[in-house]
Amino acid sequence: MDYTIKEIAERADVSIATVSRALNNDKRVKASTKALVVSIAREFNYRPNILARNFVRRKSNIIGLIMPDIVDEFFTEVIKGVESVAHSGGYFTLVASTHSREGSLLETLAAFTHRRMVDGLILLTTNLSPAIKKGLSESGIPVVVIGENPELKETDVIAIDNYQGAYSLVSHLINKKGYTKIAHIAGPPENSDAVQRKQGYLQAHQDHGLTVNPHWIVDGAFTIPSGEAAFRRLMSLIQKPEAIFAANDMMAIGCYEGADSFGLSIPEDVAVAGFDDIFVSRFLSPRLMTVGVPIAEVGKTAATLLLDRMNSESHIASRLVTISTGMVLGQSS
Amino acid sequence: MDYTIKEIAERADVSIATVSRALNNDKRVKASTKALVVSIAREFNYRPNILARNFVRRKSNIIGLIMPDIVDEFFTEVIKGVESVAHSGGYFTLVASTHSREGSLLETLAAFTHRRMVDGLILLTTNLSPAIKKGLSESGIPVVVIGENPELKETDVIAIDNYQGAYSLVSHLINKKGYTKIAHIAGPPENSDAVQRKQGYLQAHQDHGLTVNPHWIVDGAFTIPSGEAAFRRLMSLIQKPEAIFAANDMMAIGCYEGADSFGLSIPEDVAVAGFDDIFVSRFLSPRLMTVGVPIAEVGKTAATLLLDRMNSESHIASRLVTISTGMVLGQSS
DNA sequence: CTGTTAGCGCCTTCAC
DNA sequence: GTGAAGGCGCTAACAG
Repeated sequence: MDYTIKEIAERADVSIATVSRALNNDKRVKASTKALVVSIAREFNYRPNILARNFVRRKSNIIGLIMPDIVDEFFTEVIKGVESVAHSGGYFTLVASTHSREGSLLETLAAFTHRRMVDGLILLTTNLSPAIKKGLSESGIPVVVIGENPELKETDVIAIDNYQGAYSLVSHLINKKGYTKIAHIAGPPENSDAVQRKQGYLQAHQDHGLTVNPHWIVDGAFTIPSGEAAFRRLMSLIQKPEAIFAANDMMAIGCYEGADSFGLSIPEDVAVAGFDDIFVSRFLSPRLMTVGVPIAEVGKTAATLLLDRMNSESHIASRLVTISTGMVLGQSS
Repeated sequence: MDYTIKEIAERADVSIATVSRALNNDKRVKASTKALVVSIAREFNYRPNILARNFVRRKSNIIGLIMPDIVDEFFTEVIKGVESVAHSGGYFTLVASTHSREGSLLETLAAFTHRRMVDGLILLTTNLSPAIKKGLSESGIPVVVIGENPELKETDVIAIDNYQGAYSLVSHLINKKGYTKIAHIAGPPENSDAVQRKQGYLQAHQDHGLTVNPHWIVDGAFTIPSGEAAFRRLMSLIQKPEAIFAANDMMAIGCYEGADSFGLSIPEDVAVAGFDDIFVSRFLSPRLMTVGVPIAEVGKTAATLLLDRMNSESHIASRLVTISTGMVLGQSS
């Protein structure tokens, strides 16, 4: 049997308002009546009807986490980070994948934000359309974006320092390893992470007085097969690169597979480096040189900023937190 | 501005009841009035207040997914599978980790099930206490358990065929590879997956007329370090095993690390096999021999059964779906 | 400090 | 087919 506030009130011989107040720690109730109400509630194993409470309070105690897809480690780690912070803040986490469909994102966004089905939102994306930005700014609920900066008011952004990571890695390849012919397998052009990594690659060359052969830049899709295809393209060029910097580890793995089928050895025949430092990287042989991203921290930071924003009375201006990356040495370069 | 059903009613010059009916596809409304209401709702960009609807309908359109932790691939894949099925069924997925705490599980369970904060529940666990079973059976909401069989009425179970997988793998090691001294690094004794895998290992020996040296069975914790520690133990025995069957791939990786530090090579000095076929397994060198588990299918199946149960008018008896496993050959044995 | 009262927005009987 | 009215359980003024 599920008891309601009314039954507790009858039993305690007080009004339902008093019960509500006692159970919500309203300071105005006398200590003794509060104790009475609480003890009866416990005796009855009373639990407030969350749905009713959400309705009248116009809030749900739920954080929405929208991501384009749930595929690799990156997403798990983010979910994990968000969930742990949300959980300790008394919130639940509603996870939604848009299955990489723009329309789906808009729908989900609308469903989540309308009438506060969620109290706050974390959006993981690197491809914000104007329609989505509009939806976000009109939603009226606290939002934190991981990835691209939407440049919206009162919206926090967690950015991964892609540029710096790529710049450092490529500089290392040039300075320490002495490579001058470094190819790049870029990510999808519409992905801002990918764009920034490419810029780091280009700038490092420029700062070291090297020119990049345009044929050495090939687009990939952040997947293993696309990495392998890019590898094949690069190694079929008349002027082959000495090293390949893949914009993520998955594509670097594709290079390993390509090298394997070509009978080439890494790094003797061609050096390979990646980005992300996903779990498998350390088990590749040779160990992949890559750029480490503290992913769980990304999720935690996002959730922390969001909770802060949700719990704040006053309006908070947009904040930008850059998560710094670190080079991970390996024998693949 | 957020419109309510009342405003739509005024504008359409009908009652709010008619609006409600029209918007919920009640057959009784005349086609023309329904069309009118729908067009006005669209014009007003009306969206029902989900919180109010949830409250009055006593349901939330949310599926709860409770897992002990969100750590590796296994959990991501399950989330992914569940989310995709839930999404296409019009449900949202609320993910909660209990951070491996029994108390936390009970709390989460209570919060989720009470007054239908979630309409259905998927519980991923291999360690069901009586209190939790009681909570599940009393909850009154549709439940699907992944892992251990709680043997409750009207509760579906998704079981991974651990026993068969382990049995096949160990039989292969004995028959095809000719090993007779096979050690086992078991999982936590309270974990039913672990127990079943161990039974498969033992039974395979018995069926082939081999006796197992008790020292060759060591407990682990399903983690890399515990695998490495177990490896060290095993390889310090006077009578060393020829092969090691680890109850999961993470512990098998621990064996690789141990072998590395001992300067032993796999499989020449000692063969290694695992269970799960996680993503990294194929990148270990030599490629790990293991047992593949179609994890995303586990999540999808769980969600499918749950939706089926939630959408069914009549009561459905408990169902047990066994997800079969398959041996994955590798050069590590 | 506590009780009374009025909703919150929607769904759903019960009449017509 | 449609309308009127009641209520879901809780919170939040407004009185006292």
